[in-house]
Amino acid sequence: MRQLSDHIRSIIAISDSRLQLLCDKFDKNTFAKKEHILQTKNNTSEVHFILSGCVRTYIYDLNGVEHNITFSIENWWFGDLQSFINKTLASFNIQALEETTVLSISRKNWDKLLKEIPEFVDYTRILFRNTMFSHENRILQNLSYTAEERYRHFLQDYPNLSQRISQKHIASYLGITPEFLSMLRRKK
Amino acid sequence: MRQLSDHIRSIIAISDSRLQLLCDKFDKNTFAKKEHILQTKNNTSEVHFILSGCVRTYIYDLNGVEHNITFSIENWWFGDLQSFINKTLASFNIQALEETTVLSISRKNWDKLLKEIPEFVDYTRILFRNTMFSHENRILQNLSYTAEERYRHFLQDYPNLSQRISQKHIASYLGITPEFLSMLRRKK
DNA sequence: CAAATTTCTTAAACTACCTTATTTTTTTTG
DNA sequence: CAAAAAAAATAAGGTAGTTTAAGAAATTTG
Repeated sequence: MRQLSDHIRSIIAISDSRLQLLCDKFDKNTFAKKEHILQTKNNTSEVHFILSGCVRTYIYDLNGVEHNITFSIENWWFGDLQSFINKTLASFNIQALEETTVLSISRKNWDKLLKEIPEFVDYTRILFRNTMFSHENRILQNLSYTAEERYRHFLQDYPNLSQRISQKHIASYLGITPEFLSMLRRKK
Repeated sequence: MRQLSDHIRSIIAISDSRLQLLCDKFDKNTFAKKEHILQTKNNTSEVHFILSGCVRTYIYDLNGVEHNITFSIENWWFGDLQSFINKTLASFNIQALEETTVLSISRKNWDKLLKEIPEFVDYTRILFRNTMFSHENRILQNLSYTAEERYRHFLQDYPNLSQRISQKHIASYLGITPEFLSMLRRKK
């Protein structure tokens, strides 16, 4: 639980005892490489905090083509928040790209924490806000950069990610074909 | 203030007296067509709720090209939230596309409301969450749809907006040139 | 309401990125 | 560690979207 505690305290102040109460609501789970953690049209009963490993969140478009929306690694949260919060069926798929160990929290416990621990309300509010801002920036980048520029930014912004994730998946995240990414890489 | 009250009550429950307290913190302002409400590198001291009119939020990319990020109309909030919340300099420009009347709230009053009125905390939390979800969906659409599909979706999702806003601005929002949008429109 | 300005349209040449197909390299699995 | 499977590279031909430029239509302004 140390990793989660540290992450929470990097964002808000909270006493040891309340932090303990908070952490007690999480369960440790491990997913094998390639295992699906969530698939569309299922209920999203949990969200997860990664202790180790890496997952991708993706959708299928109308032509059945996969598109990676985000990658998540150590000390990041992931889950279909939209469906978790609104109690709707999942619209995302989530798959482990490596063996991945997480701390999971159920919606029941999530709601309990929101009621019982005001610091958790602050914590999640700030998390969501930051997510909103990073989404905003991604929209910006998609509007104003070419594929090549987006790739260079990706390398700069996530140098460790680009080592761990296959080009196929990076291409999908950038919105281009693996073949075109391969060509960009050769150029330089 | 009726419009703002209605909007707040469509999202959370709040007593008449506290709603009154809340609304008292806003000031009415009017901006002329083409007037800039915010420009990059200024301080974002306020965010706004639109009573009437329409604004666009945009950036310049590295080549000096404008890109529209969002349009906002009646009963929507707008502002550079990122800079408002984090007290950093604005990274967005905001311009009125029509004569626009708004209710504005200063950061000082915003912070006061967060402290004094718990319902306001809930209200803004839900607003931010919804913004996050709609950003998520926009990223999705940019990844999986062609320009033509994005245009059709725009027409469907915002039928009244497409009447009020010039094609030039719509093209910029969709991430294409006005010439190409014009060509798409001719096709059907 | 005429002149000036901005927006929209059209069209041809061009480029970024896609498709398809084949080969090579890397990773996974029994 | 060999066989099978998946990922990456290469290349040719195709298409979605851009650029440039010029004229037509609409809007703004004096």
